Amino acid sequence: MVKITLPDGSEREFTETPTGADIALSISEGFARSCVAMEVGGQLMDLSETVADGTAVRLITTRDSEALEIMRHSAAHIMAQAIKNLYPMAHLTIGPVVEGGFYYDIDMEPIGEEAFPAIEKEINRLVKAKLPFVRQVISKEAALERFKSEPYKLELIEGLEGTISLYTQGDFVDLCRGPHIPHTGLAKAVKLLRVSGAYWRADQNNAQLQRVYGTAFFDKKELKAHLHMVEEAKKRDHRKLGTQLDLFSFHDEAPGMPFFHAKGMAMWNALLDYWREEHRKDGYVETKTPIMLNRDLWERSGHWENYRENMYTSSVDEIDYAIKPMNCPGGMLLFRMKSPSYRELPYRAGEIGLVHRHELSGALSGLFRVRAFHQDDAHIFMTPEQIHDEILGVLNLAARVYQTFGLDFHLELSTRPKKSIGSDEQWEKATEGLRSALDIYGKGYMINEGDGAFYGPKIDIHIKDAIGRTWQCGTIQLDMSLPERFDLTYIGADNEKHRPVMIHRVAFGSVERFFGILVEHYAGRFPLWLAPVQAVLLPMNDDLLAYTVQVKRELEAEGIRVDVDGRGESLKRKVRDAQLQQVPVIITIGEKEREAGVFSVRTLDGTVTYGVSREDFLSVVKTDIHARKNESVPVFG
RNA sequence: GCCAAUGUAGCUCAGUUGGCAGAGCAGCUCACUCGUAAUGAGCAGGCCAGCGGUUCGAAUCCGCUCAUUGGCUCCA
Repeated sequence: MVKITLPDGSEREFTETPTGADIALSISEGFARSCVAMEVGGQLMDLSETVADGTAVRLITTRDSEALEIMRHSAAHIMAQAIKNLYPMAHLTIGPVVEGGFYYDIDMEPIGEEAFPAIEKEINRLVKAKLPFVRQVISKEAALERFKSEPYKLELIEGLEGTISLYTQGDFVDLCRGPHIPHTGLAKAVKLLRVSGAYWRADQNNAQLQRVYGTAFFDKKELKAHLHMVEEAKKRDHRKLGTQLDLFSFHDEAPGMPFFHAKGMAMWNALLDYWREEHRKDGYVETKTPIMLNRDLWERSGHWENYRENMYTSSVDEIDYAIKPMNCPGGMLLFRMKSPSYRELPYRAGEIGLVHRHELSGALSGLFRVRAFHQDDAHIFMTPEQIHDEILGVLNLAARVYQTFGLDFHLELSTRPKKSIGSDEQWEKATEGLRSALDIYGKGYMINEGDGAFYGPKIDIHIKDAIGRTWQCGTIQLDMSLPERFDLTYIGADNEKHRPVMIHRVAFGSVERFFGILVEHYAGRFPLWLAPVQAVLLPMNDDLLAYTVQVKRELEAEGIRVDVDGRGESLKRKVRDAQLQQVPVIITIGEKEREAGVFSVRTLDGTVTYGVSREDFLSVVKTDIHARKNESVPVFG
């Protein structure tokens, strides 16, 4: 009898050594159909491999996160087979999985996208044929013989040690580590995306190859949804909307450093007003530290040694300075002045700090990757006993903030990396503090073993936007290094000095980046409280202009952001322009409205409510704004 | 930083083989004063990213630089 353990702890018995496929079949036929591979001892393997007695096996189905990558790799092979069939002179090089799909670099005549339909047709034929992927392990010598007509494969084989694994589907063989899906039929929805040039081994002295990009899903619906998402993302691109809505811009004079326009700043301030309100509620104070500090400080914090290539430095009066890439060292100086009583802890100090980091030029991208940005930072100093409650407090605060924007989120815990400082006991205690807070919080979390900072474990918060993309924004990092380096202390109940525990945390992360995420999340149609212009007033004719300007002042006195469109254009035209600018409330002022002292209000869904009284209008608008309702269409009348 | 592509009016984009710099929208002026997604006419707007080269002549060809985009790399 051969015994196999499954992840839920259950055991299965077999009369002979089973393959992964046998194990899957022993559960159910339907389950077996959705299996793509298995994990044994942390290693991904083909279902066709046999599993020894007493082994723990995790079967990977199309629902598991690893499945998509495995299948896409198989899809790359299928595409290569299709291209080989259509272009027999093509020589294959490498075909890895990348985010959102895969590519294969092929030495062949240059092709354009017009060649895609034929290739896709051939791919679909191969998929329908449900060709099994057959793994074979041979010696290096045999491999060299086998691939003698494929020069790039020979070069790859030369660089490999030991035995070589091959995968065959139909009459097509490719060198590959694996694993692969059981048969081509599982790659149901394959689509080629684009083709570009690439050099063999990224060296322009080498041959120019065709890099054909594609993506693949387990079913056509998912592929369609993905293509729709990509299309939708393009429309929402914050760089485009930032220009269209006059929110921000970039200039050659300061690459990677955004300029915020008046409208962008209106949103920025609304965002930070909200941030301050939430932090005050949770007992934070706000501080501000200089952006330029001298070399002594950065040497003490360790940044001079470890982070210098990312720092902007300067020398003034023969003293070296650096512009801060992080707010923490300045914050340390403030806390060090105090050495407070344990009764004053936890001490929560927030700082919207402007930091500069010299990111590589090729990494810059709109507001998402910049060189100057604000962190919605806070440093919390506490006794070790307070870790649990403080982490929980931060999680609750962050959840509240994301909820306001209708953003769902998930949590990830990163533990001690190989290269780290501090004792085993410190790490144990710190990690346990985070873990227990996460357990109580109860949302569930992933663990990234060894992915923590060298100075402490951390919790990352990933949000999910309106079209399903995820972004890492919030982070809670425990720091066991800086309190030591800055010799921070507090006075305990025993009247002795003790070392406080410290965390860095952010909710937005980079305010600039979060701003960009919000632009894309809302596609420029912001909720009323956030909208740069909350209401626009449209006078019917020039005689009403003076009255309209007076109304604007009155509404502004109520704290509403209002514009007047006093151009000599038709009403149709002004309505259209206001809609395109996504102004949530469009108020038309004609003779009737002036006489009755009322508004005709149009919202972005196209509905018009006539004769809204001033009181009703203010009540609806102010209620929405103060509640920070996550809704861009207020309801009148 | 590396590889590739791109850079023309405020915005979106044409510009042929090297031969006078173009359109739509926005802007300004005039007329119209309009009831919920584009009123009409006219005018103005440019060191064709920058620097250098080839040429009788360069937006166009070549080189360098800068910026942007995509990919890679990086993320103490």
